[in-house]
Amino acid sequence: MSSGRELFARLGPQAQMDEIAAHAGVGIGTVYRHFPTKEALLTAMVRDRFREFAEIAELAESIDDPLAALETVIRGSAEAVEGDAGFQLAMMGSDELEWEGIEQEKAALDAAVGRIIGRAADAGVIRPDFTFADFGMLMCGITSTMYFKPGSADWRRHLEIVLDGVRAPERARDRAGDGTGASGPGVEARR
Amino acid sequence: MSSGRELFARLGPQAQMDEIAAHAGVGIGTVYRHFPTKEALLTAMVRDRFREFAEIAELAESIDDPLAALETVIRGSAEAVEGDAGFQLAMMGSDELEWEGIEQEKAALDAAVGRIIGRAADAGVIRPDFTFADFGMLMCGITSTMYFKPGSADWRRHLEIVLDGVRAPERARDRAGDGTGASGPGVEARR
DNA sequence: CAGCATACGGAGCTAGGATTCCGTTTGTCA
DNA sequence: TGACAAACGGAATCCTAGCTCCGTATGCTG
Repeated sequence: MSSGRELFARLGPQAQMDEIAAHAGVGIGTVYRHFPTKEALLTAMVRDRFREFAEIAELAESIDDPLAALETVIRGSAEAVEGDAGFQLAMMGSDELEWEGIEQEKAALDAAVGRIIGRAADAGVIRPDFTFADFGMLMCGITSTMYFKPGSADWRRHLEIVLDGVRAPERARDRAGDGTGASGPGVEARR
Repeated sequence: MSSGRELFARLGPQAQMDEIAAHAGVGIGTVYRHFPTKEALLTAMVRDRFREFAEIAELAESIDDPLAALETVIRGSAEAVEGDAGFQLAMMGSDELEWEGIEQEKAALDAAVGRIIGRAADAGVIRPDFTFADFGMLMCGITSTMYFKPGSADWRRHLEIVLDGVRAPERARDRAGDGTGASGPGVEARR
């Protein structure tokens, strides 16, 4: 199971049941005794990941600076999906794919992220029209870079460019810099 | 063929050969007489689209203002893929998927876009570290919003947020505005 | 109109991958 | 140790979707 996770991370949903079983050192029958169907197996894996995700968001909430908190969820979430192709897909399609029984995990995540965005908006450190839906949309985009352009493009650049578009104009930074956004959560206004 | 395009646009590569044939009002055999394999059929469709794409880019080159030119390719490209799920996928994965015999079309596109980016960079109207690879990356992201969040998110917002991150800081605009970036190619500096 | 060539249609073949089923192994309790 | 139960393994089955093949329809030529 936890061994299957590695395969799932590498190949995504196209990992085959035989491979997963072999990789875990068990027979196919055994896999099916634990999970009635392939989808159930994938769902279980995705649910665990979503839980980690919610934890990241809740942790970020404890950061005082509103902008730093938001940047931390975004960066943290991105880092969390890096290298897990299966979860990347789940993340991108998380809207339509009604993964049975993930509602709870997802709700916790959504709530935490929502609060963080609200705080940043109130503080005026991000573009005032930024919404929760935007968050999902941008995460989807960054994740797509990881998934579709694994070698040829650097998702961290994508992330920093997007963050530049999210911050309120006066806060924009990371311009003309190293481009990888190595800057920490410092928040002194630019200019 | 052109009828199959409609199905391909709606369903992407998962459109089935029988459906495509039926939709075109012919037998499967006939489809296979025109295209030796499913992949060949998809490739032919994608190639046509790529050609349109290159035209968009070449047209954008004729715009004098360097920033407006860049924005036009990006917006134009995005609009061109809207509603074509098949091409959206091709666009996102265009790096690894070595679609046989698209090299030429793709090269023309790449060249035009490269020139536009170079011009914008020289003029100092975009973040100085912006590269051609970034373009592909960001387009991939915007396209992923169309593909994965068809109803729930507005890719035009994604586009505008990203553009805000691409422009040089002094040029940033579209903040606190309507958010849909209805602004035309006007380029007067903000503040 | 007969004969030949070209294009068509779609039943059937085949391969890949999820799922099932049953004989075997391992573990537990008296 | 013997009997029963629980967990296992993996060959066999089923299903789906791409592709092949051959009998038929259409059209052209003399």
